[in-house]
This record gives sequence, structure tokens and C-alpha cells, in this order.
Amino acid sequence: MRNFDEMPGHLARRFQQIAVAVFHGEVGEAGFDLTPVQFAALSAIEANPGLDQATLAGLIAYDRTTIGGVVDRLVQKGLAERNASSTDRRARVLQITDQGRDTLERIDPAVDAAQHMLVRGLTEDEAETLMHLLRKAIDAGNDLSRAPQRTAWTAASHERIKPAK
Amino acid sequence: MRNFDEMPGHLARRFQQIAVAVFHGEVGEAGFDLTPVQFAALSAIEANPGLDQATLAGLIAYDRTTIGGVVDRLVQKGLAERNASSTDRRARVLQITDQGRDTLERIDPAVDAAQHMLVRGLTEDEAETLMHLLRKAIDAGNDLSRAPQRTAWTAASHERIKPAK
DNA sequence: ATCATATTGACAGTATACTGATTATCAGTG
DNA sequence: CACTGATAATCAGTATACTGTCAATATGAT
Repeated sequence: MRNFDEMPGHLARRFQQIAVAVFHGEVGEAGFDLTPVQFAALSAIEANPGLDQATLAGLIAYDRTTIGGVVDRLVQKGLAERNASSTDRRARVLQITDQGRDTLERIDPAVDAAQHMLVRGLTEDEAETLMHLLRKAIDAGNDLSRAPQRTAWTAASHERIKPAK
Repeated sequence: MRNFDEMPGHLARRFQQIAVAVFHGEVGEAGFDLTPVQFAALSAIEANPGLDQATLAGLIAYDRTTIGGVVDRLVQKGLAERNASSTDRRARVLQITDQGRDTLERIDPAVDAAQHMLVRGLTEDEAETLMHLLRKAIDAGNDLSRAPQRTAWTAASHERIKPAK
């Protein structure tokens, strides 16, 4: 058998697999029914009220065909709202609801716990190094995926959030 | 918006996302139609002829409900065979076909290229460090996922491949 | 031998992710 | 204003992954 332990791709899959399991464990135990993806989306919606789905996808690097279903489930749970844009009839603008804001606030400790649990085998320095190297590799590979992270404007203010690099 | 760049879970998702895209890119360009998961499974079957699906799942840390479909597709492509076990009527034993062996041999350069592409933003030392830290974090978190990596015996020889730690 | 327990593989159901295509709409050009 | 090209969202189809459940079978303790 090839030595998968030396293939970054295999390690990537295992690490992500564990990350999702840990998130479900911590967050589920705290009484919430949110997936990692739903949490990230809701968090981005809270911070950028009125953004459209394409911008949301770019902000957290989702595929644009995936985001529709994610938002569907957030809306169905009463955590977000989706409405037609008044300025672009193609776009749907997103807002967080009071319930969504409340959920985010109360879920934070569990999310924090999950992040720490995920690197529980590493010292603090090692965890820092791991994240630094992951970020570096991700930045270099950003354009290689169908869903690259993108700079964004808030649909509401048309003001650039992140400066062009 | 919460700072996802400091959440190992988010970085895990992005890194895996890019890993899959890179694999598809390199391997697809080389003319093959194998996913990362199918490649790993086929490779493990080659190295452990006659293993059953549960053992396969443990070897490469798949969920056992996922492995069935993966093997289905390998069989359908003519790369592997699945037969009833003669010693355990519950189990299905797996074998690689000549075509499967041939595919693995010819696909290797593309897989190698993908692994390098994935860490193209890092120096060789950094890539080594990244893999070391990922392995360390994964080892500590192994039991947290539904599909932990397990030691295995070959169904054929009943000989332990990896010693109990 | 028998019974409690564990294991193997399968199923239904849900949630990510992707490819590739389509529709509706917008924005810039001539 | 008409036309071209880009963009927002959706759809159909495929492949991972997981939860929870089940039937068939194996194994270990008594």
C-alpha cells in the first residue's frame, strides 16, 4: 500500500473528517443542530447584512451551487431570511434573524471548544505553526479550487471589506 | 464575521477542498477518472489482497457506510472484484484486477504531481513540518471520528500488518 | 451447546461539494 | 437602443461522509 501518511492530500481528508466530527460532537452536546458549514455561513451573514449568495460563497470559499442548500436550511430553521434584492433582480439578499443572532452568541463556547479539541494533540506553538502553514498552502492553492476565497463588498454599502491584495 | 483564518476547522475544510480539486485536475488531465477516495481504496486493495470491506475501511479511515459505494464504483469500472468470503458468510472479500493494477501504475505520476501541487506554496521543510503536525493532530483525534484508522489483518493470511501500538 | 454480544454489510435519510447546463438579468459598447 | 458578455441563482447528476437502523452471521462466556 502506498504510504498515505506522506500524502498531504490524505492527511487533509483525515483532518477535515475529524474536524467535522469534533464540531458535531461539541456543538451537538451543547444542544445545537448546526453544521460547521451552516455556522460559517450564518456568521458571515451576521457580519455582512444584506449580502447576496454569491458574495457569501466568495467570503467563506463555498461552491456557489452548494450555498443555495445551506441558506435553505438556515432559513428553514428560522436563523436567516432570504429576500429579493431591490437593486438587482437576479440576486437574493440575506439577513440574520434575531433567533440567528441569539444562536450564534450562545453557540460560540462550543465552537471554541471544538477548535481546541481538534488540535488537542499539539502544543500551543505547534498549533500556531500548523495554522500558519495551512494558511500559506491554502493561499497558494486558492485559485485551484472551484470555490476560491474572494474579496467582497457588502451589498448594502458597496464598500470594500478587504482591500485588493 | 468571526475570524475563520484562526479556526483550524475552517482551514481543514479549505485545505481538503483544494486537495480534492488539485487531485481531480492532475489526475483528470492525465486521462484518468478516479477520485482521491477511489485511488486510496484501490491502492489498499492492491496491497492487501482478499481483505474485506470493514478492514479496508479501517485501513484508510473511511466510514463503513461509505465504503460500499466506493467499492461499487471500482467494481463497475473493472478495477476491483468483490466476492463472498469462504470463511465468513457476512464478509465480501476484495481483489484488484489486472486493469486495476495497470491503472494504479500509470496513475502514480499524476498523483505525485497533485501532492506536490497541493503544497506548492511551502518550502520542502515547511511541507514536512505541516505533514508532521497534521499527523500528530490526527493521531490524537483519531478516536473522535466515526471512521478511525485501525490496525488490520489480511483476510488471506490472518497475519497482522501493523503491530498493536 | 446456548445465549449474550459483537461484527459485517446493507438501507434510508441528510448534508456537503463538485460538473455542467440553463434562465434571468445586468452592464458596458457601439 | 440593440448587442455582447458577464453574473446570480437554480437544476440535474454524481460522489463523499455521516446518523441510525437492520438482518445475517460469528464469537466468546458459561
